[in-house]
Amino acid sequence: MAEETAQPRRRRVDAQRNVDALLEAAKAVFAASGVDAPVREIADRAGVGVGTLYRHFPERSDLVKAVLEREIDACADAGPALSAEHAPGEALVLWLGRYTELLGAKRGLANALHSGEPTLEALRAYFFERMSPTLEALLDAAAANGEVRDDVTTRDLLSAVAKLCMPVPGEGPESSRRMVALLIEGLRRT
Amino acid sequence: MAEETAQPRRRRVDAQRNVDALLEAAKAVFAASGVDAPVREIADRAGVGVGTLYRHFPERSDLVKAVLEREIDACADAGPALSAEHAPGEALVLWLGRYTELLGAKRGLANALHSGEPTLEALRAYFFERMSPTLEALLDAAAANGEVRDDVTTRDLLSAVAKLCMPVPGEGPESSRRMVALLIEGLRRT
DNA sequence: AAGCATACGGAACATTGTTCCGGATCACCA
DNA sequence: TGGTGATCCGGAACAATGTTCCGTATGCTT
Repeated sequence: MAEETAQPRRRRVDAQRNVDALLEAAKAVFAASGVDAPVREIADRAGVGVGTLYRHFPERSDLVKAVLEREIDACADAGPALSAEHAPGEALVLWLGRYTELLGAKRGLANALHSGEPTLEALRAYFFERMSPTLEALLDAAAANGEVRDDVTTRDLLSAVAKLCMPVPGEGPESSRRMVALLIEGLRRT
Repeated sequence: MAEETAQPRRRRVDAQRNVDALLEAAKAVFAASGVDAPVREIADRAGVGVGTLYRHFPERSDLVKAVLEREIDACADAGPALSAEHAPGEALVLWLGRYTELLGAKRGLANALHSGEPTLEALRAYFFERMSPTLEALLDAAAANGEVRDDVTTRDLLSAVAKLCMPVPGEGPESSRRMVALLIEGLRRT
């Protein structure tokens, strides 16, 4: 039981090598040119043909998703730890800071969430599916503790902060941070 | 001095007719399909060829700009009136409501402001250039009156509300309104 | 009515996402 | 080890869309 004992053959090593190269290339290209970068550019950088890219990632969005999934998971999973080590209100604010940071650092993420393209719907769904339980717990705890209003929904808050973190030419991440801080002020119990 | 007395001849009447048809078609198409709608669709609806469209609007963004300019102006110009008839803090909140409404109603506007496309840079610039003085006056007055914090910049606030109004599949304008309301709570003097 | 600048239409080009398939490559079995 | 078939690869080709170009048509002025 050392390896997976599924019935189909093992994935060919060259295929795995290509998948890795593609992920690395995509990560670099997305960071440099945003998630709207041409598929061909990624394929070229990885040294494979576009056919190969599409074999492993049937849609562009699958590639975007694969690149960002790990970071999304890490952020979502950071909630419980913060919750265990801080007071409810503080944990909430700290996590929102972490969340803001994620969206600010991954230039593509905020854009991908708001791009109207239907092909990125899957990423959007994954993102909210993953983040919702985390924020829900933090928000409920803080509200129960009387530190924040109890009439704000998890979804609204996740969405609001994500929107405030959208990169716009001429604005830096500091701007996002200030706006998120303002929103958090509004969240505090009146 | 009844007409413009510029030196070049008057614009041909058929040309003017086409410009009008294009603007009307674009308005309808943008409302129905968003600002990303294909240029050809607009040309077809207006009953002209794409060449004609490009003759009058050298870039897609020029068409977008032309369609939205009037509404932007109306919103920006609404500030002074509100300021004259209400207390500073109230005028500010009322105008932000108007601003939110504009962004919510014109489905394309919020998207256009945040689309990374460089060709829409001109629209973005016009938008902020037009809105800034209005909000600046309202914000200064309210801050001077002690009703809101004085450490929030005009640009941050304009930008924040515009972002919160970005349409996302699965969310309606009510969501935007709730998030803007939360932000305004944060704006109030603590 | 003639002459000409202006304007028109749509074919054609460039870019980009996606599909397809003939041929190369690898994993398993004997 | 060598054969064989499934897996995988590359890139040409297709579709959608922004933009350019130019031969032709049309309205304005004289």
